[in-house]
Parts: sequence; structure tokens; C-alpha cells
Amino acid sequence: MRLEAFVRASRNAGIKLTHQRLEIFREIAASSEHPDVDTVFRKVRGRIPTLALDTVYRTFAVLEREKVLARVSLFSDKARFDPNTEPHHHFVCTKCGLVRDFYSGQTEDFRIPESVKSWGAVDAVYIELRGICRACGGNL
Amino acid sequence: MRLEAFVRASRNAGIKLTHQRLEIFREIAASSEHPDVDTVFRKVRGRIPTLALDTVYRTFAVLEREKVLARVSLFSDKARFDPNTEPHHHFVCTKCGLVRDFYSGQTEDFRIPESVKSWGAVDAVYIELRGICRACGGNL
DNA sequence: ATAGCAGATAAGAATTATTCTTGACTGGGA
DNA sequence: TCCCAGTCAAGAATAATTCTTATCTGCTAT
Repeated sequence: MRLEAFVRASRNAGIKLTHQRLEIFREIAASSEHPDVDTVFRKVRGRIPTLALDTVYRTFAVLEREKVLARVSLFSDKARFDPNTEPHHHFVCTKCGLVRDFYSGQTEDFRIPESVKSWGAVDAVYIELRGICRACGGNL
Repeated sequence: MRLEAFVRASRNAGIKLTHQRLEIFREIAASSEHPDVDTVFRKVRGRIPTLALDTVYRTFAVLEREKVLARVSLFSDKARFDPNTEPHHHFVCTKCGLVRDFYSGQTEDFRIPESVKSWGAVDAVYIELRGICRACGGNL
């Protein structure tokens, strides 16, 4: 169960296990929909009426640093656009945010899992290779 | 050449081909680094000093709608977090934004292109299946 | 070539998401 | 129980994005 991992990670990292953090974690762990910060805030506030939105942000930041959870999508803050309209993929440096295009014929071979097929129709297979670019110390 | 596609698409869509739009498109088409809106704004402003930031946003919105370019990363505006720390992938509905997790053993088989290897070290293969969920009309 | 107009633009205000500041508070070790 | 580093709430501050309004301009029909 995820709650245990959370408790364990908190102790390891020397992070205080507060009521707020517990409820925030409970909320996001209970959902399979990756709710945004504000949604979590409103839900948890039902249980802790004095909760501040900033506490939700800070809690997520801490849990992300401790790898208890991960941010969905690396490119978060600023909008970026891609003039390349052919189907292609990206290599992304998780350190500096560098993005480079690459192509692969292998997407044809990808077998869509049955579970996914039952959720809807798949139009595109997008692959993101995440790593560290040379400038940041990858492949030295 | 991309500029032609842009000019063609503009005419097709009945969009006016203004000086500003041309320069904004030139700027992003010239770069392979998917610069953010503000970077494009500053560069183009060197050539058109009266350019407004909002024009860059509007131009990208129009070009995105006309499919002349695409937004890098679907989840743009709000931060979302994922309590699932095992390696996994996502099915994303491009209409309503629904996100569901799925697993696949096939990432092991993915051959990293040589070009990518030369850019840096790859740590993870993330796959995003994009389509339309049932609720939005997929798989009817 | 020119007029007229639908659509585009600049400028700055407004909105929305996120982070910072400050002073009060608390979990948990000594 | 005391202590204090770390945490919290509240609201201000920042940053990204969008909206409003008045002015202007590309383009089609003339």
C-alpha cells in the first residue's frame, strides 16, 4: 500500500509527518485521475478547513523531491510549440530541459494493451526518452 | 520547406498573412529547440519593436488550431502529480484531458536511435498513447 | 489602383497559477 | 516537559496567460 511507502519515505528523509501532509497524500493516492493542485486543495480542505493552498504546493514539492510521487509531464510551466508536424518523438534532458526531436519506425510495432483499447481509441504513439544530455553530464 | 506549408495553411484557413505572423513563424521554424513563448517574443521584437507579447500567444493559438504547429506536451496549464512511482505510461484523451495509467513490458525492446545516444544518456522510456476516450466518443 | 470591412494588432489591465514572506505554531527528540 | 527546526496559514508578490478596447491593415471586390 502506498501510504506505507509514504510514511517510510518521510521517516527516511527526516520529514515531519503532519496531519496536512497525510491528508494531502491520502487524497492523491486515492485517485487514479492525477488531479491538479487546486482539486486536491478543495477536497482536503473539506477535512482540514484551515488548510492553505500553498501547503499543498509545498507538500507536492517535498514529495516530488523525495520521489514519493512524480510530476505528470516534464514541461510544466511555460508553453512551448513545435513547428514539426510530422509524427516524431522527443529526447528530454531532465536536468536542463533540453528537448530534441527524433524519429523512429518502431512505433508501428507497439502493441496497444487491451486495457487501453477498452478506454478509448488510440490515435498516436508518442515516445519520450528521458535522460541527461551531454552538457549536463550524460555520456561522459 | 515549412514556410510554404505555413503560407498554404494560412490561405486555406482564410487567415491573414501578417508581417507579425510571418516573423513569429520564421522564428520558431528556424529553431530546433522548441523555445518558449517569451523567448520567441524577445527575438522577434528585435525585428518588430512594436510587437506585443499577446500577439505571439494569439499567433501560436491560431497556428495550433490550424495544425501548422503543435504544443509540446499536452498537460500544459496546471501542475498534476502522480503517486504511482513504478515505471508506467499514460493514455491521454486529447479532448477532455483524461489520464489513465498503463503498464507495458515492451519498453525493454525499444532500440534507442544512435542519434539520441549521441545527445546524452537515456534513463527512461516513457510512452504516451494519445486518443479519444469512450466518454468523448472514442470506440463507439 | 482603391475602398471597405472583417479580422488583426498594440497596450495595458485582468486573471490564473505558483511562489515568497512573515510571524505563529507544533512534532518529536533530549 | 522543554525546545527548536521544520511547518503552517494568510496574504502579498511574481509569473504566465488571456481579455478589453480602440486603432489599424491585409485582402477581396470593385
